[in-house]
Amino acid sequence: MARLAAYKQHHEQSEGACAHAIGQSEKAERALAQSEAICRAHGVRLTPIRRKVLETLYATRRPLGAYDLAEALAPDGRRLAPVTIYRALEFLIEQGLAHRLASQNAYIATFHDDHETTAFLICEECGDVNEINPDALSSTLAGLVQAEAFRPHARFLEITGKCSQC
Amino acid sequence: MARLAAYKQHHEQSEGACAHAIGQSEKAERALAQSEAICRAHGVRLTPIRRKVLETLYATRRPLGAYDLAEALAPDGRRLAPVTIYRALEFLIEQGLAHRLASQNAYIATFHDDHETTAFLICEECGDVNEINPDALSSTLAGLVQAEAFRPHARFLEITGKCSQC
DNA sequence: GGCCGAAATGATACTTTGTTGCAAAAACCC
DNA sequence: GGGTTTTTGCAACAAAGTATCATTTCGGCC
Repeated sequence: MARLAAYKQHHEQSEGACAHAIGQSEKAERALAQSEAICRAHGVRLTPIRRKVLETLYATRRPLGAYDLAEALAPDGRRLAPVTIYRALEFLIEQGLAHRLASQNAYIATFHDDHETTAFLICEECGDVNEINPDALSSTLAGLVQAEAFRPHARFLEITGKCSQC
Repeated sequence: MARLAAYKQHHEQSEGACAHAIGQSEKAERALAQSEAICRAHGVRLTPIRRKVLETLYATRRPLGAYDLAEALAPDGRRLAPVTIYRALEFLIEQGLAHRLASQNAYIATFHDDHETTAFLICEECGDVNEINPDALSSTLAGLVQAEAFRPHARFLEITGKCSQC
């Protein structure tokens, strides 16, 4: 897909001199440590494969397709089978550590600010994704969902548009 | 996919005695007439294929995959090529007559209440989709989007959960 | 009516994304 | 250490979506 190619291109361009990458890597490390804690608390195992997938997602800070992940995890030798990636992703999503961006057919690690509702602002130009947890959105959703007698399960909203940079 | 099989099964079950189908068909016809008006206004053509796809979506009142549509449009003879369906869907989406439910890899006709923000409440059990246009959501989104300096393009929210029936 | 360019459809092959089923290996429990 | 559960490997497959080019249809124009 052109989308993924664009992601990579952008990623390579910004690799050397990405201003906000500084400070983001610490953030990713904190989130990773927190992820481990969550797994311990849930009594589940963050195995090497799962951890590596999660690390890659945090390091990229950008939605990655399952096949992109497979490639990223095998820079040298042979790559993991798709099903292995999908199983790792399934696990991460179950534990709330990652999320599938359906509109992009891609996956992204979540920063677990423990709010009820999370929205992803997806820039259509640069592909950047911003995770926000506005309380206003939580209450609005809660209200309208009550009005419709609907019990929401996944409270993730994907909003595509143009980010402040573009 | 199991999802599509489930859709069909549910559809067949409720075909005979679907309570809310009465009244819904008129609604669909109104929406169809309105769609024609929109196309005329836009100076674009609602060709037979496009119209049939739209009709099927309205009649089903449920997200349909592109391949489901291909099958539905060829009960007798040979079915349309995938690309034909996708082109029709692309057209309908461009004109705002249909929407792609990314989380379902499926497509659904929209009832054009001309609000800014549309949310789809997707029941994970029965597959029913309810389209709502709450003003509260519009303003909430507008606010937070302003706070993030983000210009949203597509204002469609997909919320999965459990509907009042299930 | 007949012609021409643009829009729409057909046909074919292909890519990307995700799944199924079963076997091997590793981790956990006692 | 033995048995069970969980995780990973492997191979084939299914589903969703796209690219390319040829053919037909539509709309305007003379």
